[in-house]
Amino acid sequence: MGRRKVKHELISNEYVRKVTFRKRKAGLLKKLDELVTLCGVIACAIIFSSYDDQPEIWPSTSETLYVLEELKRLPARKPGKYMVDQEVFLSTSISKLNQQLQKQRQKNLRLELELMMAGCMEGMDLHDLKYIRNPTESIQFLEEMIASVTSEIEHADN
Amino acid sequence: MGRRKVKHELISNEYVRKVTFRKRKAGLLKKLDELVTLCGVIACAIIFSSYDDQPEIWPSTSETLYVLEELKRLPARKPGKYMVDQEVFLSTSISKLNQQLQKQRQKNLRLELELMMAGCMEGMDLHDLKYIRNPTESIQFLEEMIASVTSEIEHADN
DNA sequence: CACTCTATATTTAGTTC
DNA sequence: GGAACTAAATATAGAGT
Repeated sequence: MGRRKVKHELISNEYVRKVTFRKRKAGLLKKLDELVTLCGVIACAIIFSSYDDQPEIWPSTSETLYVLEELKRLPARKPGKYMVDQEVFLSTSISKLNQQLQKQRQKNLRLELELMMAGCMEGMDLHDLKYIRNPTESIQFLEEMIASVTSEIEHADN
Repeated sequence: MGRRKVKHELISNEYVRKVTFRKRKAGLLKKLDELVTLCGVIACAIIFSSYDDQPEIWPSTSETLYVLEELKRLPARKPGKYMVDQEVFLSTSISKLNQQLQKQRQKNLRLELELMMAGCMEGMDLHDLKYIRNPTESIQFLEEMIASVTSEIEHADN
């Protein structure tokens, strides 16, 4: 038999669901690769499932870092609005802020870890904790940040 | 004429590229939606392009939060390995950790914001900062976290 | 441009090995 | 349980409006 229509709902049969997941995940990542190549955009996807023992992260870390380096290389800096002296000062302040941020991230990381461990001890499923809890919060965080920055910028412009 | 094959390379014609981007982005997000629904997994995608004035983040914040709530509702808790007393204690400890984590995140957010503002003052392009700097770092951060957790878990098992 | 409209390329559900 | 097969469903390139 050929292909049948499929309802937009959770596939009840566990094996079928697993097979479908593998097929469609591959298809999706291929499409993402095409989008990025054909249109020259930057994109990533993260898929957390109990079928893979690692979350699927696309593109790979190394590719992601490479892209980041490429972007840094063309910084599109505007002719500075401030004096050189002030620029130098701000550079220093930026580097200090960066260091602080790194420390904060470390703290954050440790806390997330602790929290996860505590959850495990309570009898929660480690697999689920590891692969399900983080992604949504991460996106949420990203969105919060973008919203924050946007509103700050709007405020600063007026 | 019907559909033609397309080379796996950047589309040279700018207009064609833009149209292709819009079509394929929509297709990709639909596929992602299907994958998530049919297979009951958690996934997200972020697409940064010069065609959209906002990065495309899927799913939306509200949907993401909804999904998170759904997951909390079916915690798939295993028959506890520990006594009830201990469980209660751990619950409290978890809630405290959660509170700490929230505070850390706030601090982190403020720092990221400050850093970005400083970058802007130095004459860097705001648009680039806002839409390009964060995603990769966010992914990197996520990967670091996963790596950390994984190694901690491996260590704990032995 | 931004839509809609097909003809064809591509994906994939169900089946078979 | 996974890999290959195949027919149907779907996505979409290019044309038309």
